[in-house]
Amino acid sequence: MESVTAKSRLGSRGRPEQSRAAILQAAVREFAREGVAGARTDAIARAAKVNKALLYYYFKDKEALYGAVLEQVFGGLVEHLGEVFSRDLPPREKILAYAGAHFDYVASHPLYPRIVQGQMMGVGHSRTNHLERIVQKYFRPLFGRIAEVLKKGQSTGEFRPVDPLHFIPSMIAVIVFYFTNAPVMRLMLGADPMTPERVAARRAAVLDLISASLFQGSGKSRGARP
Amino acid sequence: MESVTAKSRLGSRGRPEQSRAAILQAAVREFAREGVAGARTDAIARAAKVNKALLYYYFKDKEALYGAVLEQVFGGLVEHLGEVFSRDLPPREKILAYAGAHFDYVASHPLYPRIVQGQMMGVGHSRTNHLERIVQKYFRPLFGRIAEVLKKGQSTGEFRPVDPLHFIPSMIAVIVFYFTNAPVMRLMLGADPMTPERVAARRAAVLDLISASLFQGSGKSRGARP
DNA sequence: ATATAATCTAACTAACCAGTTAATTAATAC
DNA sequence: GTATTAATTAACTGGTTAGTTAGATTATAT
Repeated sequence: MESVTAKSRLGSRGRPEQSRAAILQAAVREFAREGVAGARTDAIARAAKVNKALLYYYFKDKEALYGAVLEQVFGGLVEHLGEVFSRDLPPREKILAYAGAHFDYVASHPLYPRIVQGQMMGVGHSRTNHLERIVQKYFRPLFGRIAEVLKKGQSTGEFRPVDPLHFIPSMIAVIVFYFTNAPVMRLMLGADPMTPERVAARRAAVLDLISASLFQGSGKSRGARP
Repeated sequence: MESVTAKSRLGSRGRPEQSRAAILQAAVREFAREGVAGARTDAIARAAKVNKALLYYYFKDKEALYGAVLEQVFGGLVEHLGEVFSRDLPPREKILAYAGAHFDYVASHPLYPRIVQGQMMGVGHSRTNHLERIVQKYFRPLFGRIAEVLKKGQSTGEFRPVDPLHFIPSMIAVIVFYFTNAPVMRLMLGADPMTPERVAARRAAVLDLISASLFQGSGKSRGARP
């Protein structure tokens, strides 16, 4: 019978979870930069300072590695957002808190929205249906919680009667667009769009747009002169 | 001395511009579906019912073919939108006419936004700088014209004092999002998001959001009950 | 008719790239 | 200290894929 030490870490050399993490991080970069099809496993291994065979030791294949990257990205997002929804806030503040938190998450992980967008577009519609899994596991619950807040705000009459099925995607679009399209923004601005000042300006513009398009007494909030 | 018939179509077999067009169309499909890196030249040739070598007869390489696809997509868009801006309309109507036209263009060419998005994200940041060309040639002028309308509407006080640099990208984000993310929308809806009814509903939601977020007396327009 | 040039193709090639193999190193158990 | 097993690697393999070559076909001009 096996003398199981429960957390068998027998014969381990180096730092296993450290290697795994390095691979994952390198994979995030490579997938974000090059897309699923464009990503090169050799490049990931090189960036992670690890032999390529090690990728296949920790992950079944490129597709599975991509799946792990998606889990990290979406898992991180919903974890970050979960806190917001657990707070007890009136609808107006809750929507703005959600939008702000979503914005802050993508702003502090600039590579993520590119991965998300690639997946959402369903590029390369792989056999392994990541998309369906992601939608079920992460999107539906998130969607449901936002919809709840919208319903509540509408029942009190403080929100305009927008259709959540359209308003939620629109919000996400506005939140995320600046980052997925950072290369274009760079060219349009003729400067780095990711400086704290510019990101802050974008954040204000996003929250202003959401406020104006959702709240009934629209003369309020930001930017508009009294 | 050459007996130049000016439009030399000497020795031409088959239908040359027909072949070229078939290749381009097939390339649009393939690039939209698979992305730049994922697109297979063999697949394009097969879909165009043409020998692969013909791709390289008409286009220098895969990259140049991609460039031609981009020209078709963006050229078509600005041509379609040009008409709107030449019309003499008051700011409110002009913004809505623009947004509606942009929406209708992407709705009637569902593959295009995927190509646009891929390019905007700068995936595979190719040596040939398509992105810079596209921004200069198509985006800046379009941007300028929309900004003009915004300025005008703001001067009369009928528009909220939004920053065009942020408001325009936000508009585009909302217009395009539904189509770039059609695979997700399909899963969220549990049904085909591209039926005329659903597209019309999305269109109304988009125009409503733009109206509410831009127009001062926001109680107006669509969706809101009187 | 025949030369000329435009259009098109079958078959090939060289590079690339995901995934494998077989062996090596080292931490732990005994 | 040595057997065992986890962690890691150098080198290889085979299928794929962008791009080429050398020629075939045909419309037109003369």
